[in-house]
Amino acid sequence: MTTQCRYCPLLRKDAFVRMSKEEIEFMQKFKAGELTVEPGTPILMQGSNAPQLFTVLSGLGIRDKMLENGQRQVINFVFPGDFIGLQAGVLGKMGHSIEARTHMRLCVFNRSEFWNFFKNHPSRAFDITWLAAIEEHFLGETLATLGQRTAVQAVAWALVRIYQRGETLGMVTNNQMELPYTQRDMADALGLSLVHTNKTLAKLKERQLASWSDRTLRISNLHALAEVAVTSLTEPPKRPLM
Amino acid sequence: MTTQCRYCPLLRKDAFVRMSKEEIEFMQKFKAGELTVEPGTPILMQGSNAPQLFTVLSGLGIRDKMLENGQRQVINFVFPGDFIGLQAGVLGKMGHSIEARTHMRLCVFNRSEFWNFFKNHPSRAFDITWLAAIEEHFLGETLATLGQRTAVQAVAWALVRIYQRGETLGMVTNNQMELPYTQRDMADALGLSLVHTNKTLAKLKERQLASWSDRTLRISNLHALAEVAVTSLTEPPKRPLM
DNA sequence: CGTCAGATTGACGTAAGTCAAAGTAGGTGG
DNA sequence: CCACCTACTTTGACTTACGTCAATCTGACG
Repeated sequence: MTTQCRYCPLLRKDAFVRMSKEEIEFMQKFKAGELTVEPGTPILMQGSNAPQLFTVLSGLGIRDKMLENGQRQVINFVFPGDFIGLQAGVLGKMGHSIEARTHMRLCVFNRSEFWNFFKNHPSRAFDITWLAAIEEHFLGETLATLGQRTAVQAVAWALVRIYQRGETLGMVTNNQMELPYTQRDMADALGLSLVHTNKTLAKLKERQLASWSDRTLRISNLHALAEVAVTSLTEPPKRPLM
Repeated sequence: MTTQCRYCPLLRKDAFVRMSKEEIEFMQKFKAGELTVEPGTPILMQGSNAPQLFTVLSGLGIRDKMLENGQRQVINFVFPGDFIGLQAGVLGKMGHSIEARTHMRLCVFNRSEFWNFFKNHPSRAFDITWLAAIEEHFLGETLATLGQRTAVQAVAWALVRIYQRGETLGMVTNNQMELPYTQRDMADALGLSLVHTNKTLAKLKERQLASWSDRTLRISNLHALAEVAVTSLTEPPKRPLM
């Protein structure tokens, strides 16, 4: 029923650090099962103390946070290979929610066994910290985007990062990839209004930099787009896979 | 010369989880020394691969990031007990810089021994992850601030968080604490212009919510300020101390 | 065919940015 | 001890990027 870790489709993706046979077997011991969810399903809820941690096997989701006045901030977009639930796993409480945007398959780990990672396999523990550091790094960049980039720069930046992420996961064919989010999601991610986000996307399309419609993102000149985004195009570093 | 860990002044602060004797002794083994710096000194540089990690023993600093066009984003303010350099320690590269704003004393750990944390003391490894998760949580809140809060709300939010942090560290006396940052720092932290930040602070003072001048922050009605900030006043959870 | 979620467009409003000048205070050298 | 920096804060006048409102359009779906 459940895929054996050694056959995990993610193992072969560029995005990830290779895993040793021994590591794969170790992970297998912790795999409690698989979870399959449909678009729109909440996976983890802000404020909850989830008993489980997940690695996204396939599909896309979104991580967001509600303010007390109902405003919504999208923290980031969740892609295959993302390890989710760490906050609840460590702090006992999620600071945000995670919801599926497409059909998703998740690898399930029990939090009760989380401690064993640290106890029995220090290098895997290190990898968890590694993931946390990557996340922190990315959030820092996002902060700089919301704080310092103009709308055009911000949208360009987001598209570049998403596209790069897609590339390392083999989701890009012919300069295009599926991107099943709404403009509202993007607006809430960048702290822009829906209308302005729409107009900004139109501008990028007009300038022949990127087009995003019908759930598909098309980027012909990544370099030029990155220029607009005030970013340099460095290859995203490989990340550990849990 | 160098303080023994068991006499570390931070051990007794409310902010932190109590450490066992055994843990303290373990940390002592890794303490490579102390670093003392004057205001304005850069401690870690964006893009660098620092050979050391630090725990802030005393003093305040700032964590910021430069865009390629020279814009500056302040990621957060660094307080005693903060563990800095994790990004370089794990990713081999800092995504931001850290600079002293007052005289600071730092506890120094060598990165070469970092791995031993994980290997020899899993619960300390877990604590590092814990810290990373707290950081991630906080950055998520900051994102929501930049993306969703108005200027008044954002400034109020920042002051509340700073004040709370100060409280757990015993830096608050008589509803006031020293806050040696500039309005430019605050502006860059919140993605606002210097002028607008200034005017926003004036508004909060006028409304009798908070005043910040002569390097000192005075808050008479924290509750009301939190109201304005659209946050609830929950006690910040205790954090591990490295 | 009606409904609904999402995308698009135009007119208009405003929070926040920019510019520019002046005020304040600590620090330094003559 | 004064004159002069320099860094920071404060204020007012003006500009603009982005938000809000409201209508229309599109396509999927039952």
